[in-house]
Amino acid sequence: MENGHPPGASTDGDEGTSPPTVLSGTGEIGEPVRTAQGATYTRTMTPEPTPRPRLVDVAREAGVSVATASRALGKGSELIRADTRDHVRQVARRLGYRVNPVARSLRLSTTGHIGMVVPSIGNPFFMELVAQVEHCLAERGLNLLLADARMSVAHEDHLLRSLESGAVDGLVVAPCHETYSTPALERAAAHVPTVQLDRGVQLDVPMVGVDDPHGIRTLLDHLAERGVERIALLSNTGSNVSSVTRVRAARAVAEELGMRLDPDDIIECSFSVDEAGAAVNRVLDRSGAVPDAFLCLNDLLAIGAITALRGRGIAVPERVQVTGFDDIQFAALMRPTITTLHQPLDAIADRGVSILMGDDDSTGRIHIEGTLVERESTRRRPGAVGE
Amino acid sequence: MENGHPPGASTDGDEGTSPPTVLSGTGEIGEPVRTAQGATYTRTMTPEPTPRPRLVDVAREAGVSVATASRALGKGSELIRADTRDHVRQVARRLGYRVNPVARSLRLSTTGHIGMVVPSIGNPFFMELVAQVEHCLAERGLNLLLADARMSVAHEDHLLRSLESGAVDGLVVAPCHETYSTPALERAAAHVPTVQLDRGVQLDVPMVGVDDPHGIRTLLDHLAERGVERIALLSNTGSNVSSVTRVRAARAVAEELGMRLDPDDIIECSFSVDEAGAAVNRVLDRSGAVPDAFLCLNDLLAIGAITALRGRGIAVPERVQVTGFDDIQFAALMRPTITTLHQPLDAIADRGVSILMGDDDSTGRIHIEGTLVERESTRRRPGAVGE
DNA sequence: ATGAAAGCGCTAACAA
DNA sequence: TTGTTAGCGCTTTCAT
Repeated sequence: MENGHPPGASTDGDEGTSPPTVLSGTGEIGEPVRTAQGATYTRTMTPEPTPRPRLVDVAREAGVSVATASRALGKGSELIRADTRDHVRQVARRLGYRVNPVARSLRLSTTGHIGMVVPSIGNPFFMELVAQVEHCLAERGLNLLLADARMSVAHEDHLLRSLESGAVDGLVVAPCHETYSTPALERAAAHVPTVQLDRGVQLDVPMVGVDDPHGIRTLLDHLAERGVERIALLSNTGSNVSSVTRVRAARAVAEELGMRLDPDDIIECSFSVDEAGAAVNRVLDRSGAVPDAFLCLNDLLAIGAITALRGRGIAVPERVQVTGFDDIQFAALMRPTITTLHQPLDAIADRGVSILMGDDDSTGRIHIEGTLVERESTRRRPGAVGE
Repeated sequence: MENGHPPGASTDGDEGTSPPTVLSGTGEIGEPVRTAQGATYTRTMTPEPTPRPRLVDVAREAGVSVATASRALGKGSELIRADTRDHVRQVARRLGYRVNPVARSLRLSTTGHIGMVVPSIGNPFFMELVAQVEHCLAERGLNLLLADARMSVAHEDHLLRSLESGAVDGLVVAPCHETYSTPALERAAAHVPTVQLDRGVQLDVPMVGVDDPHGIRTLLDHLAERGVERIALLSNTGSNVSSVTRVRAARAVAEELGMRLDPDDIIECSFSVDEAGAAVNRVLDRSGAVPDAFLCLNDLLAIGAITALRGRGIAVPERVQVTGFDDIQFAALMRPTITTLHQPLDAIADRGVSILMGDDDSTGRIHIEGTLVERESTRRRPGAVGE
């Protein structure tokens, strides 16, 4: 990938000594000529035939020292005369000067980049989380360095390793795995400020996520109001803390509400919609009695469940009700639209970033309550046939 | 695993000569002690109580020069004795040395970061495009710096300006607007290698996208086979080249196939699903005669159309057929599933990145053919009630 | 208020 | 094969 062109071939490479060299040195004989940066990509685009002006160029052109130039352009402009500052800025603009962020980073040991690692970018939920984080960062003038762990703890480890060594000022991570992600996360957090989002491993690294028990309770209350007496639970494999917490909460709350939830009716399947469908079919094939509702631990699962149910001619919500969790975009687009627990991703992202940047010195695990979004998958339609 | 522990406590850090200052200088009196970097974020996490070892520390510890150390750890390991190299690497590992990417970037004037700017991260289509690009970059060991233009040309300009000045080695852009995005893109491309993805402004900047006319033709052929004689076209506002191209192609092909496409039946609406529904209703309210099919220029529009149609009791596909474009994840999850033109985003991303990195010296506009994905929204079901 | 100079940590050209 | 050294471009003491 490096380059691919003979050295001195291009227009700007006039080597050596005397005359031109627009923005180079003082003009002294033998002074080395700067090469345009970005030369690496010459084949593609040949950008910047003229080397970019550096601070020293601005300084010389403005007749001041680099120190003064720096002060004029930076923000520490308290100890500089106003007219000097304006003059320098003028010159800088005329020359098209732009500070080199890498040099700046090296000097300041701060990059302005925040790394984010998610289990799977392809998952709509994480996509939405990424979008929220990007917004929070943008508001603070920070950049998002996004990486996809592709559901692999090994790859996640690799990514964290590469990010933790100075490329970013902070790290936002939704760990792949409840336990296996721990070592990598611990190492990363030892190198750079880190916050966990959505889910967290058991580690002394701050984590911000939805309040799972509250969410489950909210959903089950809703279902209870709808007359549900027996439920099945659709969970996902790839054990992450959230699932476990939600399952536990569901068990407890169901019992409390006097709802039946048989151990056999708690089923795990992978994130995929198809698998969810298969899992539903298994439940239905097994027990002659169909549960009144499927409590799905995320919206994708709910979509799979609904599809499978309808595929077998079981009406949703008339015969069986279904709830999701997360409130991804598509939950409102499916037919029937899906009743689900809305995760306040904006608040979660904002809180996480605040902690990361030290604006919020909360510590430990923070759980933000979601809100019920009541939609068709649990609403009896006016003239429904239903039970 | 690495550190996170008080200085001299661990097993490996036993310094050479005298007592303290684990990784500092040679031990000379008065030599300044390095401060841990990342001090800025102390409030949050206090990472790295021990300053990270630098190359010079490894060199000293290994008893070689920094040059040798650099050669041992870098890839230019041809001119170094194998055992020297191994020794240095050993020492580096023991010290927990990691190269400082920022210093490296400054020296090499290469960051290993590629910037990507999309009109809206929230849009599922762009999310999927981002995912593909991330994969391509990861394969090449590059990082993705992702930014959301939020449908604003001004913000896009701002983002590009910040990225183009040295933060990235290359830029992948899906421009917000067919014409208004031009100046910013031109400026950016003058600074750093740039490629346009999915859509492109009229500029001499490479662009890779789907073959729109081919896609439209494919869809209309399919519809024609299904007996469609009259269509309506649902386009999106926010004029980008793709839409215009697709509309033009639709007109031409419809005529060629003898399909009726009234000017009044070409409607624009914003990306939102709801608006698409409203637009459909407008068409239906106006003309007594309902078109045989709605050709939607993207899947989100198709979702809106289907929802609106069903809301009015018009059966899809029995009474009216609907096609989408893009094949976003959800096109396969809706009921009915949506017949659409699959965009080969993997190929598009790969080609774009290849061009960016100079592995592919194609230039100008590249159009990759999509493929028809036939699903329920145009498929007559076995025992359908019929037209 | 301004300037001179010391690095931030690394790589590569040049010497040895 | 290895070491010495000159920067990459910037910010920031420390003098003036």
